Amino acid sequence: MATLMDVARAAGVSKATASRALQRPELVAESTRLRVREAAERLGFHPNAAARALTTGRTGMVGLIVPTLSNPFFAPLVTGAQREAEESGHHLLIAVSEYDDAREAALADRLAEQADGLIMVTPVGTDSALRERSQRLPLVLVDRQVGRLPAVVADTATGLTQLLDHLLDLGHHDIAYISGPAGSWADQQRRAALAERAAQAAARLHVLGPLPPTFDAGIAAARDLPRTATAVLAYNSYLALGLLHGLLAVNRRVPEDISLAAADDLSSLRATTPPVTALDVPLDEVGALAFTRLIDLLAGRRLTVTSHLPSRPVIRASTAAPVMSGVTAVR
Amino acid sequence: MATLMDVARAAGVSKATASRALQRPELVAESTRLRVREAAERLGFHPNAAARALTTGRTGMVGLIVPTLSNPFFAPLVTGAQREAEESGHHLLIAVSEYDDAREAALADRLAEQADGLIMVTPVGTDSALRERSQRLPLVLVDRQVGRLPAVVADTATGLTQLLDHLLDLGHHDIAYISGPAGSWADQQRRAALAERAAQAAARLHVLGPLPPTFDAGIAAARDLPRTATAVLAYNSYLALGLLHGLLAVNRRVPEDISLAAADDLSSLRATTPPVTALDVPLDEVGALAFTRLIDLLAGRRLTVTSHLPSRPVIRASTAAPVMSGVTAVR
DNA sequence: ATGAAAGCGCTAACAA
DNA sequence: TTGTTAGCGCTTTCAT
Repeated sequence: MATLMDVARAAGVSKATASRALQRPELVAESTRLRVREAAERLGFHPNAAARALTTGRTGMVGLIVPTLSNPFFAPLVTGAQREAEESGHHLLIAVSEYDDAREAALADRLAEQADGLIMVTPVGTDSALRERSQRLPLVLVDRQVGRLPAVVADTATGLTQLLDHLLDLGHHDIAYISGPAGSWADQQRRAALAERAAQAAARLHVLGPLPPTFDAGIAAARDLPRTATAVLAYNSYLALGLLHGLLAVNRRVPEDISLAAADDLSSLRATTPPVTALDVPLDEVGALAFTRLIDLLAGRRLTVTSHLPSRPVIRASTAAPVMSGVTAVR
Repeated sequence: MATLMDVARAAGVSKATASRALQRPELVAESTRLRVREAAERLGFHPNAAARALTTGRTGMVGLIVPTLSNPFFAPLVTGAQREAEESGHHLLIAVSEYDDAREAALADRLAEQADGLIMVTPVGTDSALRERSQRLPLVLVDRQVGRLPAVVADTATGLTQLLDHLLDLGHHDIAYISGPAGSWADQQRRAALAERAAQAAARLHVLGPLPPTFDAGIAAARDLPRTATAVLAYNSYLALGLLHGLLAVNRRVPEDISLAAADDLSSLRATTPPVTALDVPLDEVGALAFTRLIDLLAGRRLTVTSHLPSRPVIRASTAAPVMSGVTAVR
């Protein structure tokens, strides 16, 4: 590997000048700059990252902790962050916490040693741990708000109320919400927003759960649904897929007998029979924004505290007006 | 941040001894070792990764390049590799090539600067580029074989022939294979294995494609299926999901009119109506093994050239015996 | 078993 | 505008 010294020698300048020509070209005469660059090119010079990190105190790496990659929900988040990372010449260190608090803490500690900053998607776990970590290291939270810590959240709570509005417009007034993981920040937000909206509209809202956000839990939930409910909102796509299956198993047709909608929008939701009404969440933007916010933090800027990104209902065939049922039909 | 010097001072020894006590305990007297360790603990000492990388020439990081994260197919691969990485005290640098050759090359170059070695999942792209890269940097290939380069492959070709056998056993003898992306190594393997097996069994095999491995391509493929085929094998789950949908649209019922099976096994395949017969691929093991093989490489060991991991058919309701059709039924 | 000292490759004062 | 010099924190000879 060619070192800076080699380049300097080849260009007939000192190490310092070579370094400047490459990193801070404005500090160097045009002719030398060209000479140095040419030499660097010719020798295939790449600055040694470790050496640079040692002198500057910056590694050029950013850690990203996600709960899982198996839920394709997180893929666009990672991809979005990655895209920004590349553009700003950073590397992304990705770690998977598997929804495990202890693991997450350990990973964060390890990453903190290597990275300039951290992006954490941490739906569960305590606030205080995050507060403390934020003291020691630039930190951006995703889909979670803790005090005034910098955060980027996809506004699925508002999105869900829009989905609720859609159901209300169709004529539903007895609706179930299948809630997500116990202790989930996002779920609490969603539940609260839905409860408020339902109260305003004088509609009945059953809350089931908390439930693990899985296909199987959805199947089980289908059996526990109050018989009066004519529509159901699910915390996420997996629960919705399970519900779709489970409802079929207990002979309730979607949307004839019951309408179904979900909070995030996995691509498979459009491939089901019927396709499921859902909430499109701009996860790639969330990831990208979280990254740029972190860069801002690293640069000492500190703008908005929490950025909200809107989510958007996508109406499909799984939601329809309720059919007049039993008592009502007799009237 | 406490440095090694701080620890040495606190323990009343030299930097060298402190370093040894921490990294090569066997070279140090028990009593000093304890003293140093205690001091390190007390000061919360963490060795500076950059400094260590600078002296040792090792970064402790391994790069992993995958084509995408949006296909949940790759998630277990990443998770498996990650798990091994943690265990051996390495970090994983993940990069997404988005099936783009140029991008992949650029990412690999960048990672090569930071990482001790590279794991590449690179279904398309030229062999020579990989050969060359392998000269410069320890490299393990996943799901692809190039000459004698170290590789870990999930044996989906054999798995698919087992799926084919299953169809033959059911009585099918006119079968379509919907092939995957143009130039895909895995697809070539699968096609060849299927063709050979079909020939042995004197069965008819139609090959459609190459096709992008997407839901939409599956829908389209359903229309182009030869009418004589009583069963169809798909390159992956997305194509299978699309086929399932598309077949319904052209009024062919699964499995009554046509059987359907796919080469990988996304969880959503068990949630469809009917659930789809598929191939369970141990991706997490593939990822983990690729990582340990890379560690072996880094340690100068070089054992088997390519490791094959078996995949396993999972029979579900989408495959059944063909119904006697037209001519045959009349006999 | 321990210490002294060199050096990994780079950047950043400071001088010139 | 350019060069000299001093580290950054660690590991590793080479002595002792």
